[in-house]
Amino acid sequence: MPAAHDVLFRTLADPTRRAIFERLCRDGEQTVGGLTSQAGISQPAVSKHLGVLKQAGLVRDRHEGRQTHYSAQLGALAPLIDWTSRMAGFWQNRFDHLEDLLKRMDQ
Amino acid sequence: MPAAHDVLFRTLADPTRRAIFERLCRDGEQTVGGLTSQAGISQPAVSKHLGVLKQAGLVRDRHEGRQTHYSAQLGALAPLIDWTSRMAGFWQNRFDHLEDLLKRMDQ
DNA sequence: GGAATCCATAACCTGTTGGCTATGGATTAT
DNA sequence: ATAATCCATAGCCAACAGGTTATGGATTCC
Repeated sequence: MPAAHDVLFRTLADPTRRAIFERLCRDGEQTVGGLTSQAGISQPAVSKHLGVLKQAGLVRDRHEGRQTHYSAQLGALAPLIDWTSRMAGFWQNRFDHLEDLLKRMDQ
Repeated sequence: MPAAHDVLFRTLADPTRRAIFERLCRDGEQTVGGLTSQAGISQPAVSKHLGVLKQAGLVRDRHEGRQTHYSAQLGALAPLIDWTSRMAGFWQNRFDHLEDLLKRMDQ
């Protein structure tokens, strides 16, 4: 299984799909029809994107009669934040080691 | 021109490319040959990935004789952090509005 | 000078992906 | 009951992306 941040990066790489997720974050729960009306693509395309987003854990769906309501799951972004922090951490580590080296050279 | 975070997401979506960037973050400056030896793909493929990373501003190159040294530019991740914060902000906003609504209903 | 090394670019191939239309199941409206 | 609406799935296609080999320019080594 791929790492969690891998799935997130791949899922959010597509602009259309990211736009759908952004809309759910901004405006809250939406039906498929509501999302389709502003997405500029066909309803099946929107459904497919929603499927990918759901698979990544970025959205949740709730069935109500014949419509399906989707909402953003913001917590799913955590692995992305972790990854970024980890990269920054590596940076910091290398900086610390450099400082140590300089300090030892200074003696 | 696409937004900065768009380029970052697309660039970091590929696992191989992200692995190269991670290595540069972890181990600091590396030559193309050094990166190739651990990447599991051909040298031209590595060069192409480095080109994409450079275009995205994620790496910097420094020529020295016949070798090219690449290093991570961690600051380039800022738009990604901003985007994440913005999503969290939307979430918070909607929560605040809900609180307002409940407060008004309470009167 | 000639050979070898390092890297970038070009040309090509293949798998993946994001879009479409068509269709059908489930629900609601008439 | 029939028609209409909402959505998901299937099947198809064109574009793109990531890999390869081939090649050549620049530099260093002998």
